[in-house]
This record gives sequence, structure tokens and C-alpha cells, in this order.
Amino acid sequence: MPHAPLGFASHDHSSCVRSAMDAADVACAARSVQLTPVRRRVLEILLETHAAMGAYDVLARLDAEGLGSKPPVAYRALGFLVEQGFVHRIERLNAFIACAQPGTAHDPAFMICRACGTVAEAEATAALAQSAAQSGFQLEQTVIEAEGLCPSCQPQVAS
Amino acid sequence: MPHAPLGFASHDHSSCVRSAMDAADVACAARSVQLTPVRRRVLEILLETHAAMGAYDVLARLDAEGLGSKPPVAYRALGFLVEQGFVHRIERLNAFIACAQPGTAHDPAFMICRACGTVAEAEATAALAQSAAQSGFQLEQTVIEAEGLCPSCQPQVAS
DNA sequence: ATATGTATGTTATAACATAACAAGACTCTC
DNA sequence: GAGAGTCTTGTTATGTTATAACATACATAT
Repeated sequence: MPHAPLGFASHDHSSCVRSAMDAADVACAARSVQLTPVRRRVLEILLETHAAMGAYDVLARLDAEGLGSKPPVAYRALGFLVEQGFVHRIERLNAFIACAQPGTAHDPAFMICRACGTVAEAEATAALAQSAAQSGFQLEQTVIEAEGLCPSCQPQVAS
Repeated sequence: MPHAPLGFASHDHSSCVRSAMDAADVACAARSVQLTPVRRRVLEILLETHAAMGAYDVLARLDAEGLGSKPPVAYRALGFLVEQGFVHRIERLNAFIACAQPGTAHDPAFMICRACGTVAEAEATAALAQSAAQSGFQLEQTVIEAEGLCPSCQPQVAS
């Protein structure tokens, strides 16, 4: 049973998928939002592969299962899952990956293997270099991006 | 004479453009690479606006000046400038911005204003939150991405 | 049953990016 | 100064990622 590693370590994959789905169910119930069939399936797909997938890859899976064939279907589900924190978007890859710590709010950091495309999720803002060293990941390039409001845009609310 | 701020602070813009172009000239000479007319002009365009510009925005400027009208022209020049470290790519925006510290190698960090699109370049990996606080930038969301080689890809060199 | 809110279906297109090949410009060597 | 090699540019065509806009369905509450 081949599957991609979570981060770079082997693990009990089926239990990891189950617990992530359970966490999503609980969180959706708590927030009164719906984990509809399409949304649920997209999350499952991302959890199964544990890899960053493009929106159109996800869409192909949905299409094969009769759940939708047009881009907005995939983008809406992915957008919902990102909003809820169950999925992260990897800007550098224009791709999406299931969150490794669903439930807890966090600023994710990612380590992306240039060779195999595996994406590992790290924890902190500052701890990147440290966790890279600990996990044996060889950093070649890092990108840090922050979005927010600059001083001159903070006083006046959206016009 | 309206111009976008460098980061969020006013500054002597024309001297800042001049010194950046000088630095690029020096670096290219030192590396024996050519700052051709198209490449030079693209760098000037990015320096002039001090904002993140999409490749097609840059291309529109080039086209208006008769320097090229097809996407590869812009992407090649931008690719060269990014390689040489004179320009950074902002993944989140699919856009490019002139480097604020040309000459020195650095892992750039960016603060992107959601409201006005201004992009400020910060310095360090860890100092993001700190520099955000210092500059009055209100962080809403940060993305950290690192590219490199995972443990299982390091032994064997590119097959 | 009708109004409301939420989610989905569909068409069309916008926006971003690169593969592949042709042609020019330059230098170096013989 | 002819030929080879390299770097850069020009151009066609296409691939990839993403969203606007509008129509429909479905649930729930009054």
C-alpha cells in the first residue's frame, strides 16, 4: 500500500485520515458550517495523498467520481477548506495540502522537496531553520510573505 | 511628482533608482553577464513604481516602448533579474518587485498591504513579527515556504 | 408556500506561464 | 573573413491556473 509520507516520516495513515476527518466534522459542527459531500471528498483526497495537489488535479478526481467537472467546483471547495483551516495553500506551487494540525490555529511553514514534491508542514515562524535541521531537510531557498494592513491603510476602514 | 513609497516610508526616489541601477551595472560586470536594453528597462520600470507588478503589466510597458510584445520577452527579462537577485518574485501575488537591498544576498521577507498593494521588503527570517510591529504594519496572515531537499532525496544526486 | 440563505451547476473568459523553434548579434579561432 | 559556438531576442502556439457572472437547487423557518 504505497502512500506519500506525512512530512518525511512514515505513520499510521488510515488513523491519521480518520482523526483529521473527525476533527473537521467537530469543527464544522462547532462553527455551524457544512462539510458537504464535495467539501468532504476534497478534504479526503488531500489527506489520502498527503501531497500538495493542484486544483485541477483535485478536480480530475472529483470528475471521475461524478462530483463535479468545472473549475469553480474545485476552487469553491478548496476555498472553503482553506477558510476553515483544514487545508493550506502553497503559493509557491499553486497547490493545496491538507493541514497537519487541524483545529489549532497556526501560521504554517512548509518545506517543499524540489526533487519529489513532498511537502512537510512545520510549526513556527522563527523555528524554520531549526526544524529544517532537525528533520534533515536541506534548505535551499525560503520565501516569507506576510499580508496585512500598512500604516496608511489602517485608520480609514474599507471605503 | 507622485510615486509609491519604498516600503512605507518616503525617500529620495530618483537617487534610489540611480543607485540601484549602478549596483546592477557593477554586479553584472563582475559576473560577466549582460544587462541588455530589455533587462535594464524592466529593472528600471520596477524601480520606478516601487510596487509589485505582474509580468503582463511589465510587458505592456515594454510593448508601449517598442521593446517587445510577447510574454516570453517579459518572462525572460524577469527571470534573469530574479536570478541575479535584482528582483524578487512575490508568489502570493504572482508579481515581481525590485529588490530593496541589491548586491547583498538575503532571504527576503515581504509585507503586502491588502488594501493598497504596497509591498515592503523586510530583512530576516525570524524578525518578521518584530519588524512588522516596528513599522506599524498590521499582520493578518503570513506564509513561510522553504524549498530544498528532503532526507530521502539527498543521498542520490539528480538521476 | 414563499422568502431567505447556502450551496451547486455551468458558461465563458481572464490571468499567468512556458515549450519549441527561428533568427540575429557577438566573439573567438583558424 | 569563414565557420563554430554562445548568448540573446523574436514569434507562434499552447498550457496552466483562476474567477466573474448568472442560473438552479435545496434546506429551513415562518
